[in-house]
Amino acid sequence: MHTAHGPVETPAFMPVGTAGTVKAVSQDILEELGAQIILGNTYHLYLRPGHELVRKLGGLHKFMSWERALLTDSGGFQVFSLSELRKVKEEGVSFRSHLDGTSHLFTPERSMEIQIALGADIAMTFDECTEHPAEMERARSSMEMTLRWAKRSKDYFEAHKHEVPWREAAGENPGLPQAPALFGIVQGGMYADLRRESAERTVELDFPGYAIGGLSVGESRAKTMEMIAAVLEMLPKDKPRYVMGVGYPEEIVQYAAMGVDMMDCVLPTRAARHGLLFTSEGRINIKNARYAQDQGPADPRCACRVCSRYTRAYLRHLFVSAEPLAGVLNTVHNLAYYLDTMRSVRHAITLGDLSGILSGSVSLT
RNA sequence: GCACAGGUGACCGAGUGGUUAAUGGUAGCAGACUGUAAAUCUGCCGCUCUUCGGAGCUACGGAGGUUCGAAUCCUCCCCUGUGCA
Repeated sequence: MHTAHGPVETPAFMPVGTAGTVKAVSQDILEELGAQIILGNTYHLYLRPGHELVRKLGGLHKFMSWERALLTDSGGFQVFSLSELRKVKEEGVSFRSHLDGTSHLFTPERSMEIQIALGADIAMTFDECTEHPAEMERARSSMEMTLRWAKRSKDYFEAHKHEVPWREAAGENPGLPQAPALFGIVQGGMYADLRRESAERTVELDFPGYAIGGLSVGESRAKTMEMIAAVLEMLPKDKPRYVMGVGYPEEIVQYAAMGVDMMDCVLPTRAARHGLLFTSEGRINIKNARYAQDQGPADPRCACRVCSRYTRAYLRHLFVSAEPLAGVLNTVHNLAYYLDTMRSVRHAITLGDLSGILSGSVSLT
């Protein structure tokens, strides 16, 4: 995938950097880990520091000193996660800020305006992430509204996408995209029929990439898989297919094998700050007493800067002592694990054989 | 030696006659986390059993006592802090 800010090899795992930072890691380390694209969030950056300020300072890339690709989520997920603070109407969603309680109206147009001001390489349509469980009728009407919002998102985006702050810089590289891309989002709750209809009608709107949203919201893994499978075949194979908000390492490998090109998830970063490390030997909770004297690395098969330097005993000590470095080191390792995993998957794909990785017989790192 | 103030579960610290293994914290042990309101949240946390509903012990410095009933009231003793000799 080519963006104005460099290539993104797929299938890709995208670390989540909600508020203009992948929590606990600096940009230079993200580069070292091989992250080629990270997320930013419309809702959060709009509230603080404000998209106009970011635009004024040259856009999010420049503001946060990140020269690689950026994808911004539209705020659609916050419609779901901040459900107590919002009211959904046809026009859009009125939010009460979780920071200071002030009221704000988010519409598809507003979301596009913000994402363009931030300077995303890939923007997302403003959708409604349907809650789970949801009755069929509820899921249908939610899905229908997401479709109407997708159309409105696209209309506004097409008219304004060249206002992106990095436009001039892009002009110097005519081989690269001169404007950001807008991806559509498939919804439909846990109903395969609705999902398929959503996919079909979203594709009719013609986006350069498609996401599958509203998953991993409490349903079983089998159901998640079923929904992805139901939709994937209907999305054009020559365009990126993005499953939003997943998942555990085993899950992202499986989805990639199914044909998913992009995934993002807060799990590696959040879990890291909570002491959960993903390793080739499974998950370990570094705060457990049994690691108090463990002189081995977090993951013996990992070559990241954390595993090659620090012991589990030390990582445990940092975590138990609530030292800020604990969150940093744990996050670096978890991201290394995720990104290495995806690198292995890409390698396996070029070899034409994913069986080893899927069966677990081949090291993910 | 005298005068005050105190001694509560690993620690800090509520409780001043009865809804009681005893409020809260901390520490400890474990669990959860999936387009980030998350360095957050949840459970356990005296001992021994348990058919997981519960049962039995032991507990508020020590020893007695009052009372149907005491961490809570009384007596003596021990210890700690502060002040004065």
